[in-house]
Amino acid sequence: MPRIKDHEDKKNQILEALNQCLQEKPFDQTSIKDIARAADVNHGLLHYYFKNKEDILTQYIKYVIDHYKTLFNDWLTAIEAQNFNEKELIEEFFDFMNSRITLNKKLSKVFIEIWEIAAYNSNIRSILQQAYREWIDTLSEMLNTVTKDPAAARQVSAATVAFLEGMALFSIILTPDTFDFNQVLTGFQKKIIESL
Amino acid sequence: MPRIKDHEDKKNQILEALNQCLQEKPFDQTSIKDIARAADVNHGLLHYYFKNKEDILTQYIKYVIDHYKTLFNDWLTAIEAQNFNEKELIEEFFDFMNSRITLNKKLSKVFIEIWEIAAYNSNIRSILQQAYREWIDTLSEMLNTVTKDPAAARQVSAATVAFLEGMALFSIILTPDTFDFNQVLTGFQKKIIESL
Amino acid sequence: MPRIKDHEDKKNQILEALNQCLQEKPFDQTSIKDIARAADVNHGLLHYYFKNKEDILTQYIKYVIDHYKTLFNDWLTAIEAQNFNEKELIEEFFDFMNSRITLNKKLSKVFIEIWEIAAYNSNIRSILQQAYREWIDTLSEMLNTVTKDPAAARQVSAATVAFLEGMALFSIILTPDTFDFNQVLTGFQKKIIESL
Amino acid sequence: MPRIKDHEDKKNQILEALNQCLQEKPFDQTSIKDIARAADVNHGLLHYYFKNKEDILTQYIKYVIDHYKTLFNDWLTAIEAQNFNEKELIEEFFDFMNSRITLNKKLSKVFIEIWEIAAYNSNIRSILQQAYREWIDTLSEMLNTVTKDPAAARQVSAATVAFLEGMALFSIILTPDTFDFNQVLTGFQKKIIESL
DNA sequence: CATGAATGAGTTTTCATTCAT
DNA sequence: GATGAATGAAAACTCATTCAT
Repeated sequence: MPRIKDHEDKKNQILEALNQCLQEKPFDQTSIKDIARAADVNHGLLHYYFKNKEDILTQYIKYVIDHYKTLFNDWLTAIEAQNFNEKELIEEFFDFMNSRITLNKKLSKVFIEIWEIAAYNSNIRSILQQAYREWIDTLSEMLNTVTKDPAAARQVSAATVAFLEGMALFSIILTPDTFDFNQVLTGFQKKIIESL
Repeated sequence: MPRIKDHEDKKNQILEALNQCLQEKPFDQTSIKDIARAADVNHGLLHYYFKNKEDILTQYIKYVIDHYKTLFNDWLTAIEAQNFNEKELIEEFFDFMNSRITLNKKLSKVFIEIWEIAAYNSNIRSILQQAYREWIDTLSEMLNTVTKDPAAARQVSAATVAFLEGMALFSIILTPDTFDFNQVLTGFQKKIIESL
Repeated sequence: MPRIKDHEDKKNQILEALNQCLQEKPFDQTSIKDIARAADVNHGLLHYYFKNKEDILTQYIKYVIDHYKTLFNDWLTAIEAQNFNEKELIEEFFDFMNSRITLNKKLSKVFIEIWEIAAYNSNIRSILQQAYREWIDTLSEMLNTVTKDPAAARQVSAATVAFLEGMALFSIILTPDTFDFNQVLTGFQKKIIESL
Repeated sequence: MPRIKDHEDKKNQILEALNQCLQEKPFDQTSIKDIARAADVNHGLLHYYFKNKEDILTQYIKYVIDHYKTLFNDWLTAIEAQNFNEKELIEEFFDFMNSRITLNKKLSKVFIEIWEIAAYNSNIRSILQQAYREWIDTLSEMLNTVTKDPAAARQVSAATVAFLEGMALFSIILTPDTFDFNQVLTGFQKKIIESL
């Protein structure tokens, strides 16, 4: 058992190293030696733990998505313990999203990279699709608690997630003086809640 | 005189070739020979017309943005000739955006690539920033004609553009069965107009 | 006739341009476009006036050697008009050599380049050999006027010319603080004259 | 431990290969593949052992100079064991120089190349300057043992080294029929010794 | 498991040369 | 004569991958 754990630890160490690298350079400009250096392991080892460079990428993307799914589920468990009503829950959800996901600049940068990879690579795209579907579904269910129209809830969910991703993009591409990211996020979310 | 025109024509021919290539592969995986092949010119010529590979990219991005700015201005001129009231104008604007920009899949794919490049390259980022600023400003001015609060109009503009970019992303990443892109676009835009 | 003169003028203009370029970069790192730019002519023209890049080099080296041969002959004509005795003549010769040839830094730099080219290119080597032979012969004849041993005179000539070339090299490679080039030149030449 | 030695051995193998190549072509015309072929290693390896082509050159020049410094020191140790008087020592020194350095044609050819590189490259020039300074200093000290005037000794040293370098040049550029290199060397050196 | 030397395909770039206008 | 577009060979360099130790 510890063997497998060590093995997984080392792999995660390498995936974390890639995560670090992606703050500096896009994946295509990141060499295996770059990743090995960041992980402080010999570059030859990367070929022991991963089939090839693309395999590192695929596992990395799964790792990132899993990580944030876990983060979300942990938050959900914690939040459900508290006695929020439906509306408050949605507000809490947006708060969590804004602070931990959308305005998390390191994460947003990585996601812009993942979008691009997914746009050209159907395997990655499938993984990402699944994540977005789950995300939209989750939000949809929450909105359903405060509205009567499931179809409308789903559409608003999709639109809201699109909006959040657009904001994540802007947080990386635009300078803070263009507009106040936080204000636009919360202001618009308030309108969305009201419109339901 | 024709010399200069020929020169520009050839450059545009090469930039169009890159545009084509970017439907298949990201820029980093597109070789200069790939572009030359698509443009049906000798690869050495690319170094005659452009300083280096990055120069092709920079000029390409300027070219794409310029192209769509021209497209927009042409539409604006045409639309102003017709006697729309303010509200109708905004609706027409959204129609144009949806059909020509956001749901133009070739364009969206290219823009996902440009986002990624901009995330890592500050020169490209500056160019893109300027384009987004102008876009948000333009929409802001239109919204100002139907509302009394310029600050609110600007925030809604920013949010709307973020939403459109998120939808462009989804049109590439998600499969059409996830939700109806067009319906979500128009439905949400209707809400935005109502909320003003 | 003027045609031919124009033609020669243009060629010389190009050769002078190469001379300029060689102050910056060795010949192998100087492109035809570099030379064309320095000569302020279109690069295609260089292929009209010269067979190829090596032809420019060959003609350039002939041109440089001819130029300094002319310079020397002009000096000789001028000096012979004055009534110097044999010993004074030799001193005058050394003065001329030191100031116009050996310590002419632009020339020395070019000559280091020519040596290197000659070391690998037998055509150029032949041209250079001939020049050195003539130079040694000329000095030999002068020394013969003050000594009785022609064989010894020839050997001292050869050694002297070798010494001058070594000093030309040092004037480019060494910094002035290493030793006083001029003092070493004149001091050693005095010894040579005395030793005859 | 053997690892480091192997590594150095391989590097030296490559530097020796360059040494061989420089007998045929100047450095600028020698490709990395040429060097790899001569070293009988894969060309990619050269980029493993050296940062780039210039790095090979720099290390090569240091290697050559070091090699001949070692050669000289070994000779010095050997010669000091024998009981020569000061004058004999200087004669032995000239003998060593003539046979092992100045009239070593492979070495002289390489040095003409190094001169040229140094003329245009200040890094290389610094390395070469240092070597010439040491050489002149060494000779100067030897001459000081048989003369009373240190300043004069230093000037004669500088002149002598210049003369030797000029003779090295001539041994490559001129044909043996021009004059007897060995005779001129020894004859002139005899005069130098007498003149002290 | 770990290391680092070795391989070779592929990439960008430079440039002499040609040639139509 | 002059121009500048076009060609293609060759260069330096990168890097994923393999593999012996």
